[in-house]
Amino acid sequence: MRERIFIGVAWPYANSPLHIGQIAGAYLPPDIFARYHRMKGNEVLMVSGSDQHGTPITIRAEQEGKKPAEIAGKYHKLFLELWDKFGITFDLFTTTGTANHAKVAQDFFLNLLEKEYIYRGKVSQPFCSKCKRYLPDRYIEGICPHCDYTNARGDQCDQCGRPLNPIDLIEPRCGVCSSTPEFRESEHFFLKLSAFEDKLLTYIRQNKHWKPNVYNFTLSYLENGLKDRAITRDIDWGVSLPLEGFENKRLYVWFEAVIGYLSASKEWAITTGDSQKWQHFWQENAKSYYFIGKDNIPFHTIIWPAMLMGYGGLNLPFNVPANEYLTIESKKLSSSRNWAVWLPDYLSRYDPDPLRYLLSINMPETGDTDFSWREFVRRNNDELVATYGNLVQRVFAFLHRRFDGLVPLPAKFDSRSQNLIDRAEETMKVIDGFLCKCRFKDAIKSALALAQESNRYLEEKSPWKVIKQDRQSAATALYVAVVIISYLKTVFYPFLPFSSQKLHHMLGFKGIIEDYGWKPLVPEPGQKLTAVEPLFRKLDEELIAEETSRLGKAPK
RNA sequence: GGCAGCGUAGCUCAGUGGUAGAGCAGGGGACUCAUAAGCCCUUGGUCGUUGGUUCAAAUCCAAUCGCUGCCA
Repeated sequence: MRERIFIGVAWPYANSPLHIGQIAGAYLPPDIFARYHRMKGNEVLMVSGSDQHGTPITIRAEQEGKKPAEIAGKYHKLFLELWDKFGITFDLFTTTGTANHAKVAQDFFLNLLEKEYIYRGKVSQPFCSKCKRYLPDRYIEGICPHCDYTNARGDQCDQCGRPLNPIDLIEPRCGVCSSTPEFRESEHFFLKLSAFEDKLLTYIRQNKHWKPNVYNFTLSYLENGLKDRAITRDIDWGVSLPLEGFENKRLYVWFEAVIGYLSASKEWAITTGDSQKWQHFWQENAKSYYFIGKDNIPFHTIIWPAMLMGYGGLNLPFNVPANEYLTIESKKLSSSRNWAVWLPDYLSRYDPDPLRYLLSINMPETGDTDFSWREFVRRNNDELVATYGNLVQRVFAFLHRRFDGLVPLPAKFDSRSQNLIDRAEETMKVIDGFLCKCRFKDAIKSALALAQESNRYLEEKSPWKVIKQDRQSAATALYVAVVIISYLKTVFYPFLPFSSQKLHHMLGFKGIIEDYGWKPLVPEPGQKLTAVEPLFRKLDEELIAEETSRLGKAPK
C-alpha cells in the first residue's frame, strides 16, 4: 500500500555556511529516508527552508553593516547550491521570508487567539539603556533558575535544556555590553502551553517507538510542568502581527519558524498546480517525521505538537528522530574557532558520496560520534573502494575482457550461488526494516556486509581460474555477481545516490534509478555493460595531515 | 571549583542482566579477476576502579578516579 510520508527538516539560520555536524545531525538522515520512501513508491513531501528571522541574523547583519535581508539572501542561495551538490533532495526548500509564510503564520496566530490558546498579558522586557533597545532573548544572559547554570540565555538554558523567559534569569545582563538591563513593561501575547499538558502527556505516551533519548527527555520535561510563553517581541525584523495597534511587534521566531513546516507545504502545493495538495500530508492519513539536532527536541516534541493540537485538524509528529552531535578529532565543533569542516569547502575538493558514506555509517544516532580525516580516508579506501568499488571493478573488468562486456548466460545455480541470491534478498528485507525505523547505521552496515559476502563468493568460485576448463561455470558465477551488484546499487542508493546512479548506467540500465523502485532489478543475459569506470577514487593518505592542519585556523 | 557527557581489544565503534563483539591496524598463509584491491587463519580485552543488588552485571545502584566539553 502506498504510504504518505511528510518529512520536516530543521530550518537552518541563514547566517553561516553549513558544517558537517549539521549535515550528520539533521540533513543527511532525512534525505536517506526520503530517497528510500520515494523508491518504495511512497508519496513523500520533504520540506525545510532558511530561517531568516533569528536573532543571529540580525546580529550578523549588524556586524557586517548590512541589512538582515541581504545576509539571509546570501546564505539561502548558498544552501540551495549545497543541497544540489551534496544531493539533499528537498521537494521544497523555501525561507521564512515569503509572503506565504507570513500569511500562514498570521492565520495560525489568529486561530489560536480566537480559541484563547493565545492571550494578552503584560510582560517585562529587558531594555538595555546603554544599547538603547529591547534585548532579544538570546542576547540576555544570566543564571538559570532551574540548574543554577551561570551563562543561561534568555531563550533557553544550554545546560539543562529548558526553555526560559528573560524574566526568569537571575542576575540578568546584556549580552552585548554586560550592563544590567531594566525591565520595561509592555503588552505581549502568550501561548497557553499549560492548557495542553494532559493532552501532550497522553500523546507522548503513545509514542513509545521514539528514540529513548527523545522520549525520556520529553517526558521528564513534561512532568516538570509547562509554563506559558510569550510569542511576540519588540523588534522590527520578523513576521508582523495581524492586529492593529501592534505595529512595533513581531511574532517571536520560535513560534513562527515551526509554522514553516505547514507554510512550506502549502507553498509546495501551489507549485504542483494543486493548491490543496498539502492536505494529503496534513489532514489525511500520513506519517510526519521531523529530523533535527538534539538541541531542538522540545520545540518539536512539545511546543509544535501543542500548537498543532490548538489549531486542530492537522497531523501531529509521528516521530522525531533527533540525532546527537558529531565531534571532530574528539573535540566539539566550534564555528568561532573554526574547529569545523565546512560543507562548501569539502565539496570543493571531494565527491559527495564518500562523506555521505562516512556520516551514514558513523552517524550520531544514539550518542555522539567522532569525525576525523584519518577515519574518512580509511573508510573510503578500505570500505568504499576496496570492498564495494573493487567488487564491481573486478567483475566488470573480467566480463569486458572475457565476455565481450555482456551479462553472461547462467546455467542452473548450485546451492552456493542460490544461497548468495537468497542472502541478497534477505539483506534487502533487513535494510528495508532498518530504514523504515530510521536505523541508518545498521542499514548501511548490512549493505556493506552483502558486498563482503559477494567478494567471498567470488573467491570460492574463482571464475578466473575455472574459466580455463569450464567456461559455463565461470559464466554462472559472474552472472550471480552481476545480480548481486544490481541489488547493491539499489540498497546503497539512499546513502550513495551518485554512485548508484552511475552503477545503474554501467549495468546497462537507462534512466533514473529511483524510478525502478525498491526491488531487485536483474540484468538480462546479453545485456550490454557500459565501459568500466571506477565507482570511487582511492584517496591519498597525505590529505589527512593536510586537512587536519586546516582545523582551527582562520579560513582563507 | 560547578555542571554535563564519556570511559568495552593499539584505533573507530556495536553490545542495557545469562559463557566478551565487528571493522581497521599487527602476525601467518593460499591466490592473482581487480583501484598492490579481494579471500582464509591468527595475536590481542579480568568491559576505568572499588563496593552493593542478583542464582547471574560491561549491562542496575553507590562511591571513586580519569578524559572531554561548557562555565567560573
